[in-house]
Amino acid sequence: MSSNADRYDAQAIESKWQAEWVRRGTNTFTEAEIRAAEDPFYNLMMFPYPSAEGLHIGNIYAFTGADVHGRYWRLRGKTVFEPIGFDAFGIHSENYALKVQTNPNDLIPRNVANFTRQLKRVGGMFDWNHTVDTTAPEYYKWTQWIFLQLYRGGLVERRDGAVNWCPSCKTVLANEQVIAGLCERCDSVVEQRRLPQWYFKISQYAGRLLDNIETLDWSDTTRKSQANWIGRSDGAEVDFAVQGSDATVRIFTTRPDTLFGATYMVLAPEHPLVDAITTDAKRADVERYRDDVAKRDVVDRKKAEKEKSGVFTGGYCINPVNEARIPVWIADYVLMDYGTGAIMAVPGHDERDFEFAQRFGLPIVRVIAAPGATATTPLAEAYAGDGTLVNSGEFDGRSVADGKRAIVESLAARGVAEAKVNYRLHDWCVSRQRYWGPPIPIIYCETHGAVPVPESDLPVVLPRVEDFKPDDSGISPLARVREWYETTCPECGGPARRETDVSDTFLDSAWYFLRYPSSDRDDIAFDPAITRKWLPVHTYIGGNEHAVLHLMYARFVTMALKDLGLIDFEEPFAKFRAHGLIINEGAKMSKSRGNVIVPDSLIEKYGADTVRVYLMFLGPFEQGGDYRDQGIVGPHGFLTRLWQSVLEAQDGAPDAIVEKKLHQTIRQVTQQIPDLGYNTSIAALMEYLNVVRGSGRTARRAEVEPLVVMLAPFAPHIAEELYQRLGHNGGLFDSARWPAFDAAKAAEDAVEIAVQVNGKLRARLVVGVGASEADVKSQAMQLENVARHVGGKTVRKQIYVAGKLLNLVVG
RNA sequence: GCCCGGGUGGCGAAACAGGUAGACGCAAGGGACUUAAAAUCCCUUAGCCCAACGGCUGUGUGGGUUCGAUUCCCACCCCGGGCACCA
Repeated sequence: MSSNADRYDAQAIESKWQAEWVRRGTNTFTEAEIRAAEDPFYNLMMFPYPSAEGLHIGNIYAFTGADVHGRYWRLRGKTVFEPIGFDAFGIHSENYALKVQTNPNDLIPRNVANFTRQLKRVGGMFDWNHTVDTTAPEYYKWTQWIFLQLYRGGLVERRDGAVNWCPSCKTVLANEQVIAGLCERCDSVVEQRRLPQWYFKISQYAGRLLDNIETLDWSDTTRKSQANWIGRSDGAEVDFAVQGSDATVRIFTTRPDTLFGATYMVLAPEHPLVDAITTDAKRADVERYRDDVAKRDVVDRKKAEKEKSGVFTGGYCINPVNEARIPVWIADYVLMDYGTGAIMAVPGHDERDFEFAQRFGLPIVRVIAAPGATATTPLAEAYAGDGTLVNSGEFDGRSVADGKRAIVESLAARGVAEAKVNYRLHDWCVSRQRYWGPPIPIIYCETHGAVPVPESDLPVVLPRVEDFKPDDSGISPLARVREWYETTCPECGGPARRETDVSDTFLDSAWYFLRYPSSDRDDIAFDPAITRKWLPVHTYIGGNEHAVLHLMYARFVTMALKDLGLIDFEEPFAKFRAHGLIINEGAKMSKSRGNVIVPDSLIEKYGADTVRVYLMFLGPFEQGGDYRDQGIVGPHGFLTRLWQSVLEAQDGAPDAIVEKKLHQTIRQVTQQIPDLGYNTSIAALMEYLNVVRGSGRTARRAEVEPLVVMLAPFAPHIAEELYQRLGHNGGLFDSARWPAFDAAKAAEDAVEIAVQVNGKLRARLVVGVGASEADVKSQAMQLENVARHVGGKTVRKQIYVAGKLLNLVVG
């Protein structure tokens, strides 16, 4: 009978060990320890945006999964650095601040404090000595410094551009933040405006960002998303002479093999040559069409389903392959910001061109014949597949691939074409006409133009502004703070004005992993020796929603810093894994549905350890899981039974069967945890405890102690407590070793053989491990059920898989 | 339309490398303990047929390869996510 004091009291144990870890400095490093660390392992997780609602179950799921990983490697002997911080700048925070009419300077620290409390309560192995808050001047000083480094490297440019403008957020959005024409934050229809903006020239790195993907230990999904986003297409640029003029129109195509099928051309309505090509007779039509398009918003324009529209310019170009005269149209299905803003239209082999040609009665010519088709087989729809060139003069009979090469070669020899690779990746617009971000460190001087703020003047502190509401002037709220933006030119001392835009939040998070280990230093962004020791990050765990943007930007900044000689690696995250999503009773969680799980009350009821184990047990970590209220009692019961078994455990040799199971469990768990196989690891630990407790026997210490250690990554508090009660005073995470696996002890001496007749299971047979095939067969034939199904017929064939199965094929 | 995930008991899920489908957990049913309940412990639990031995069916659908397919191949359906007139 257990006394009251011996009941599993999660709350008491958890607060005891959280305090104890702080007292012992278990989870935190000093700067000296960071520098001296042996076998370092940088375990990174995506830092949260500290919302007013506090941590949600999805955050806890993600952090716990990453924490399990870190704790495991620590027990395996690595020095694990596991930092956490706050991504607290940005539109998200600012919009919320506007909504509740509180200054973000007051709001964010409260949220950060609340998050910190919750994060501590969950029992993460976080190094609170090395945290970052992107809104702290000590941090964004270095964000501004990064901007200046890229500027110095020629990777930053201010230019006028058509930018995506969100009328609701009242700011410019990067292309990546526009989802199907809508603002990713507020779903408003995005408009286009022309404004001067700061750009990072990420597109210069497109090829490298793409090529490096192969070298990364990232999940396929994430790698594919990155590759798709970069969007490489191999093709050619070809010059078409404008009839009756010296001008040429340069087009981009991925199908130079279909040049003979080009029956017209299309320019984007904004294309600079439109005016020159348009004839007087058509000028009015063209003007009208361009006005129409300009009025239409981007959503409309980018909608694929929309019926094609366009207008004939009256002008013609000459197809360089056959001197054919083809009409030039303008249409909004051709976009100015991709390729050259002009295409040759091959309706026979491009779906969009086909649709357009049908609508406007333009000729459709077949130049590719699929097997079974000939040059004269009519086209009922565009044929984009493989085949042989036809109606293509001297190139007839070539394959698509061969034709591409040959035609480009032949045109290149005449100087009217060149092979060309295009990427969809656009330059990164980092300007935001908002308040809540790091001011871009640039000063405008009447004589010197845009001048970077000298590094010694950093940070450019974001002033506290009470009226931080953006308006639709397209100018940042900081432009209303005269005493802030009025300054002097760093070059000449003359009157000057600060840049009043702030930078994109994604810049804050594009380098934070460099800051963590060096956050003791206030004189440098990242210490070279520390950075060499700890980076690249060993494992990075985070959400799939950042598979494209955040990861791409972080890779770009890292690559750029390497090229600037500031670091010596160019990929920041050696291994990245995305966790899945938690849903609730089969439904997505959302405030509007009212089914958001509140972690605080769960932790209060069952303790953090139970919540951690349950979350990790729900399903495969990379796939997410379905949270069900009822389910949590399972893991809670498991911890309670473990508690009991350990407390009543006796000395003495472990039972042989239990010991065998123990080593099998060690093998499985040791293998699976690094691959994030948490649900099956926990199942294995449960199974092992069931064996230990089998038929009501009392556990031996030697049986349960390794279990306690293996459970520690999942349930660190109860594990510490039990480890102490088993007689160790050094602290589990400070002194315990991961249990060693002994193959000899895990080996089975008998195996169960499945006996099949004609592939159907008819019996199971237990034999010694070394049993021979003949032995197994003769024993099997004696089994009544087997004999009956063989039924005296001859065994035509037998398949024997040692230790697994015997299949007798009878005829 | 394209690119990823995924589809297995009442539910969440397991199944290494083509070899005994359903581990582990929840729920449900039965039992023990209890005055009773809670808690705890034990047993049963894919469906159908059978008194039992045992048999048949079964991993989204339809084909195929194989002695043997949740696993490999082909075609398709459904769910979730991402991209989407990118030439």
